Order: sequence, then structure tokens, then C-alpha cells
Amino acid sequence: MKAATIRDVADRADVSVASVSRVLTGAGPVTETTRKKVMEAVDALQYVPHSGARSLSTSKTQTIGVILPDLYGEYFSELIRGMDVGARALGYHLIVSSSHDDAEEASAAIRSMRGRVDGLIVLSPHLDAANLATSLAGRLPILLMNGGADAGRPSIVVDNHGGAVQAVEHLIATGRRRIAHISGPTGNLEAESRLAGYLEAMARANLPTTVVEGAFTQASGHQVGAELAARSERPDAIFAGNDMMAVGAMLALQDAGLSVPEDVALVGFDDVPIAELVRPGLTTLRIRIADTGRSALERLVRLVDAAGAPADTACEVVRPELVVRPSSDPAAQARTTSGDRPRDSASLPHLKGENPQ
Amino acid sequence: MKAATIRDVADRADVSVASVSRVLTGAGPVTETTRKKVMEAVDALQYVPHSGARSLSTSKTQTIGVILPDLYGEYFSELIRGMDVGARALGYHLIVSSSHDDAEEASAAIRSMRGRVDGLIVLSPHLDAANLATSLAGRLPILLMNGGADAGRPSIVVDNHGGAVQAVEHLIATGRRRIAHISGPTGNLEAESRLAGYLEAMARANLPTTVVEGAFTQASGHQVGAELAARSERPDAIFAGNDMMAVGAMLALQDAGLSVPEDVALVGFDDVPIAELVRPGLTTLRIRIADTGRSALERLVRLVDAAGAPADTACEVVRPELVVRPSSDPAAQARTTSGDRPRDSASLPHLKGENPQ
DNA sequence: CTGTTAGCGCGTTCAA
DNA sequence: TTGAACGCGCTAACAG
Repeated sequence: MKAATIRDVADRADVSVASVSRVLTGAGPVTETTRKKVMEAVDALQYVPHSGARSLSTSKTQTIGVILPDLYGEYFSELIRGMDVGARALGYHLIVSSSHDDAEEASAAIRSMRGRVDGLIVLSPHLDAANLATSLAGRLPILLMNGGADAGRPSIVVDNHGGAVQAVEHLIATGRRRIAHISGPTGNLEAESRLAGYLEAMARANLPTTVVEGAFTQASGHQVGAELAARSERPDAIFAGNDMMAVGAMLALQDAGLSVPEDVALVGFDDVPIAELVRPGLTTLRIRIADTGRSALERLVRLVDAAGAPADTACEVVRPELVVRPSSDPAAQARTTSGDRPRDSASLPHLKGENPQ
Repeated sequence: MKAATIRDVADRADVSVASVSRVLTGAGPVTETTRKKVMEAVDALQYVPHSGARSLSTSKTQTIGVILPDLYGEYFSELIRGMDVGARALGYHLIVSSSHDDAEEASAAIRSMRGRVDGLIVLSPHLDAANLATSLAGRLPILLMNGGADAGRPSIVVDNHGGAVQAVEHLIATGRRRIAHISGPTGNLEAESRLAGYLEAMARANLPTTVVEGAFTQASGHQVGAELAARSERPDAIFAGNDMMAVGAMLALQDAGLSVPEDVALVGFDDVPIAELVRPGLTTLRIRIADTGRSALERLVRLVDAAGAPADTACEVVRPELVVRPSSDPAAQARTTSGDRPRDSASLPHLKGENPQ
């Protein structure tokens, strides 16, 4: 009734467990006859190695843990998707752990990963967690993606500041002057960098600033958008801290009878898949999200394999690219689909696949 | 340099490993003094139990594996999100494995899960995989969600047929007659059930049918939508096999200068988050995706805990609910955001959270 | 080339 | 109440 173990196979094949192991792992010298005997026993017993036991003995789990605050929205799911693609390619598994509201929870999650994973990718935006991570995990390779340019530690950050500057400069170049910013939540590092970029670019152009705080959600974008639309000094452009808020704002503006981009131009950040599906298509700063996720995973695996080699403590910077769509420029070609979005390397062919949804 | 083990803690606390274990697991009688000594040693050494080793000894991993064909699109990511919420609540981890193009790969993935998980949720649409699953996994509890009403095995299926009938009847009731269907890919069970529902409802109403095959992707929906828009006998309504294709078709129709719903009414399936963000809002059949994912996980965990109890082999049916939005009925209130979408139980408060994206 | 044996880190009997 | 010893299933030395 119970699953067969390596010992069962050995008995049935009339060899030692060591031989079975050799055959299955491909390591060590084995006679063709023994190999055959083993293989026969294996599929007679439907034997499948117990990866948990193997992990204990090799101290390699072939699994990467991903700690993130949330799985809500397209940003994180795209990221996970990219990581998953990379993991598969490298023979790794992915164990995700999300919904960590505070640093406490996040570090508990990290702790519970010991003995379960070979490395960790941490996206928790909590500063503390980043520090806790290294101490708690105890020599577990960690790749930080929490937005803080954590120099001296392997990490990947988006150039949020630079991206924001690009956004504002684009709006200015297309004739906008009253440019408002819907920021992400206070305390979020990404949000603060984007805000700083906005402020800097506006100051450089000698323009007055308007900042309203959102929460990186579509609902908050909608709320703030409605509020801005109702102001007497209505802005003629809005730079939202991310695409979800931009989409929310777009709908609010349209509900208020305003036209995008004629009355108000709109720019988001991230280039999530939705960005090109809304009407008008949303101008945004493209992060190749899935690709970033994939390369993050690959880098971590490299880190795991290197185990103690000349430390890779670089802080890789991802530079977002401005993608102009009709939400900020009526002249932008309003390609509707699968047009301006390049197939990223983390994508698989889907046109005729067997994917169910 | 290396992480401390239970033995290190025992030595430092000057007790046996058994006592340390008792203190940490909370099982067995322990003196207050020993407990204190142990705890001191624990945080002096920053000790964290090795969950892999614990799993081997207890033969419980506290981990659930999820096998799915793809992570692309909002359907699966919502599902995963719901599962993750449930997992956290129950103290379980989630290990995801996707991108299985064929049954071969899928079963390999399942096999590699042995010793790594306590149970499996399988969403692979490959018929074979479903059967292989039970044989390969060897007494590993499995919950099937692959669309086939696999009676006699624990499973959850969506009433695709019934949902499709609802969609068609709604379109007929609002005066449409030339109703076309963009189906999902052949061989996909969900797609075929929806197609069957469409055909049946149309036959019952004595209406001629038009079916074009898509691939459940937005790109394929766009392609088919453009093709339908160009036909001389243009349909006055389209029922798409899922929301992503419906969105693609909507954009294609609009690109062709047609108005939705005046010229062509549109109905999708799934009610992914995007459905209420496009303009006009998309009429669809709501599956509470995250909730479904969450309850799936909870049920599997119950199955794991039951281990051999009176078998739960029920085939739970999720009945989709028609949500009418402007894409099929101009009179439908065009609420823009966070309006008609109820907060599912798998949701967390986000309005003012610290989620970074 | 093969078999024996010692761990991997922890939970858990069973005596004491 | 505590500790010593065994086993979880497997890999990797080391003999043979």
C-alpha cells in the first residue's frame, strides 16, 4: 500500500541499495546487467525516489523560495511566471509565500524556509525584512528585489527614479504643464523613488507639483483620479506610480466626462499586460517583468551553485523603457493587440497551445 | 559558519536532543528550567529547525503541490492567489509547477513531487495526466481540477455547459439571433463543454450556429474577432470561450469601427479582473476564481489529514453566475471600478496596504 | 564493479 | 521528566 523505497527496489532486483542509487542518479560505474535488473524492479514497483530524503542527504533541495508581500495584481504574477519558466529550465522548483503584511510575518516565512529551499528571492518591501533575511536564513543565498538599492548584497532593482524622470519629461515634451502624481504608499521604497523622480524632474522644469498618495491599487487610482478630475485647477496630465493606479484613474476621468489624452494625459509604470488593453492604450514605463523574474531566478541559482565563490554582491539595475501609447499622445499608433508588446523570452508559444484558460 | 542543528542546541543547553525537540514541538512534558535553558540556547545560536529533516521523520511536509499547464493570464494567477491565501491560513506552503506542454512533462512534474509535498492539485487539461496522476504519485492525495468530471475521484469542476447555456440564453433574451462562438482549443475539456453548451442552447432556440476555434488567448480572440467582423453575414453577438478571448475580440471589433454592444454584443467566461476594466465592461460568467482556489486547497488539506478515512470522492461543481455588463446590454449600469466585484474571501484589504505594486 | 556502512537533521519510542 | 537509540529514505565514502 505504501510507496516503494529504494530498499524495496534493491531487494527485488537482488542488489544493494547503493547500486540502485547509482543507476538512478547516473553516477558511478554500473554493469549493464545490474542496470537492467534495477530498472525492471523500478518500474515493476513504480518506484519514484523520495526527493525529501535525497535532499537531506545531498543537502540540496533543488528548490527556490520566493517571499513576496502579495500575489495580487499583474505585476507579481508576471514576475512569478518568469521565475517559474527559469526554474523549470534549470530543474528547480518554486515555492511561493506571499501575503506578508509586516516584517514579522515575512521573517517568519523566511525562517520556515530553512531546509526546504536552496536559496531565496525576497521581494518584501519592508526594510527590516531585508536585514533580517540575511541573519535569519543563516547562510542561505538571498537575492533581494525589494526596491532598496541594497549595495553589498546581491540584488536587482528597477531604476524607478530614472523612469519617473522619463515619464515627466515625456509629458512636458508633449506640452503638458500641470502634471500631477499619484504616488504609491508611503514607506514603499519603489513608490518613494518614483515620487522623488517626479519631484526632481518637475523642479528642473520649474513646474508646480501636485502629489496625492495612492496605494498601488486600481481602486485607489480610481479614487484619486476622481478627486483630481473634480478640482478647479484640474491637472492636464497625471503620472501614476504604477499601471494599476493609472488604469483606475483613467476610468475615473472618463466617468467624469473627461477625455484621455485630450483633457488629461496619463502615464503609468510597469507595463503590465493590461496596459495595452485599456482604451486608450496606456503610456507607461516598460519593465520586462517576466524576463526580470526569469533572470532573477537564474542569477540566484548561479549564486547557489557558486556557494562561497568570489561573492557576487552586485546590485543589478533594470532600466525601464518609455512606451508611448495613445493615453499621452493621440498620435501614437493605437495598435490594439500583440502589436507593440514583444514576446519576452519567458513567454512560450500560446497561439495554438493546450493551455486551458 | 554553518547553520546550527538540534544537536548544537542540545550541547549548549546541556540537555539531550530529545528535550530540545520536546520544547520546540510543544509535545511531551518538560520542566520549566529545561525549557528556559533550551530557549536560551536556541536564540543564542539563532537555531531554526530544518524542515526538510523534520519532514523526513514525520513524513509530513506541510506543503501542497500545484501542477498547472501555464501561469499565463489572469485566470491561473487568481487561482494561485486564492490557494496561497488558504495555504497560509492552514500553515501550508505552496509549490507551483507550470508550463507542462504535454502529458509526459506533466507526469514527470508529478513524479518529482514525491517526498516534497503532502498532496497535489492537478489542473493539467491532459486527460492522460489525470489518470497517470493517481498511479504515479503513489497514494498521494490528489485533487483534480482539470475540467473533466472525473467521478469517483476528488475533484472540482466548473459547470461550463450550464454557464454557456446561460450566456447564450442571455443573448437571445436581449434580442440577438446571429450568435457566434469563439471556442477554446480542441482537446481542452473546459473548452469543449462550453462549446457543447453553446450548441445545445442554440439548437434549442432553433438558431444557426457559427463556431471558430481560438486558443483561450487574447491574441487569438483578436484574430478571430477581426475575421468575424469582416464577414458579410456578420454576427450580432459573440460568445467567447473565456474573457481573454472576449477582450481580444472586443478590441478587434472596435478597430473595425464596430460598436459594442450596439453592433455586436459580447459575452465572455471566467470574470477575470480585467473584465470590468475594459470599456464597455464585459458581460461574463463569474467564477469566483480566488475563492475556488482557496476552497480547493482547503479541501485537499482536509483530504491529507483524513488519510484513509471514508474517502471523499465527490465531484464538487462550481456554478458560474451571469454578470451582465454593458458589453451585452447598454442599459447595464456601467460601474467602473470596485463596484460590482464583491470582495472575495480570498482577498485581503488593499486600500492602504503596503503592497508594493 | 559492487556491497556495507555511516551519516543528513529531526521525531519518537522505550527505559531509566 | 529525561536521555539514548533507532528510523525516516537516500547519497556517498570506503572496502572488498
